[in-house]
Amino acid sequence: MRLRFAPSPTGALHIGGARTALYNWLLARGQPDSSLVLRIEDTDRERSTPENVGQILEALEWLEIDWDGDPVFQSERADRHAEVVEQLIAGGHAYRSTAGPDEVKAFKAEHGNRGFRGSDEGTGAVRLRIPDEGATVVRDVIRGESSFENALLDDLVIARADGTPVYHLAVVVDDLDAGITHVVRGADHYSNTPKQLRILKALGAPEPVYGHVPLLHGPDGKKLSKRHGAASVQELRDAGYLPAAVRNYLALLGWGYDDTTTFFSTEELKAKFSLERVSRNPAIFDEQKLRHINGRYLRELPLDELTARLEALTGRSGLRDAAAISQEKISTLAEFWPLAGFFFDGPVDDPKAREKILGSKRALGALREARDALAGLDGAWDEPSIEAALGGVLEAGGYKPREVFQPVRVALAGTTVSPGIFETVALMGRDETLHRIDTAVRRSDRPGD
RNA sequence: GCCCCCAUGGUGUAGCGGUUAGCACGCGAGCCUUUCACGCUCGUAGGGGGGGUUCGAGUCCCCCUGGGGGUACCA
Repeated sequence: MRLRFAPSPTGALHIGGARTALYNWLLARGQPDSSLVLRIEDTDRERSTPENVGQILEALEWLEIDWDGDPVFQSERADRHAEVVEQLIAGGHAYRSTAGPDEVKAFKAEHGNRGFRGSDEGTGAVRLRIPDEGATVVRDVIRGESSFENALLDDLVIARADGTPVYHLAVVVDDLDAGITHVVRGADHYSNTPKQLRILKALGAPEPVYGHVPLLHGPDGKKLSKRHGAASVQELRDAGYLPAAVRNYLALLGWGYDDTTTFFSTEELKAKFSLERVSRNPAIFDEQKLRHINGRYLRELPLDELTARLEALTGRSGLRDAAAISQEKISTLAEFWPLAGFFFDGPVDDPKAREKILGSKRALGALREARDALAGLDGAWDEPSIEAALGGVLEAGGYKPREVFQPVRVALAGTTVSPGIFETVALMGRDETLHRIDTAVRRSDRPGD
């Protein structure tokens, strides 16, 4: 099978578009003799800047979705499109007409509910002749069959008066020339399929197998857009999601393999994904579930890779050790810095945490005792020793664990949330730990400082 | 307006005429735990409405309702 996907270059790769790209990719990569073509729908002059095209390609690469050969730009195929239009006119399948929206409206007013039929004026836009009898039936792997009465279809404009081809003509010709056998695309194209089928018939060409993937909606049930938060894969990337997790989640959005499996390796996805099992109803993008899946992937990531990704995202280096003790506490890469940034940038300024945790004499006392116990640790500055030292404070002072650990945490991190306390102390090192505790004690002794 | 599609808990889904309607996210409770998480246990919540067909319907048919898409010399 030969597949294609065709994002429009608006700069941001919409999640819905990413999902259809993924489905095409899984289908193509899951079969030995398949190939995948990337076509860029770049005839919209305003949106298809080189920057936008570049961003779309980057987004696909980030998702690790690859294609075969170079991207095909629709705009580069103008000559071929024009040639086909001429061929259709010569064959009597199309004609030139100056009729515009007003004429079409007038025609419908006069003839009742039926498709527009024009007459050959030898000039103007090119319209495809649609028969009055019969129906055009769309066969779709996902949604089954449905038929559209020809009499209801308008004579379709396939090229503008200036000779430029219209989308429907362009896709059909491009797919035909590329030998595309399976067209998997968004369901927003479903009602347009009969038009494209008419062009195919006029050309005497075989129809591809269609699969229209349901659209994605935001939490309010409306079309997914920027106001729903992350709506593009670029935003997902910046929010710290992992490509493999995004792929896993997207595959599951509108598709299910069985009654229990949630996590699929990419290999499993390639082997198990099938169009027949794609759902017919529109799905709502749920970022919480993506987070959950992402957390699982994050925790299973090799430390080196986690570190590399964190360093790429934050632009910092030397994150490996902090990454190691944070890995099981974060569910997106973006959560790392709020959790562990204090190692590098000093304690966070959180007056509330300071007041709540260090605001009492007892807490300060515990903190001092912890400091002394840690200071007395000569040589052995590792987790077991630290745990033993702090445990001693607990016992000697009759403290509950949190009465000691939380003050230490706030002194080091500035907040009540951090990686494990022993790991944190161990990683911070003796000098820095004692220094931060001293600073915190001094500061809390003189409130308002 | 017209055409087409869709309809299982809040969300994503499984089911394919006979099930205590399964799984996952979320949410709630508990356990674990040095905070937060993770993990574990239990729980919460579901086939839009009305007609058929059938011994039996979430599953098949029809109508309604709701939602979505299309209806451009946009893509």
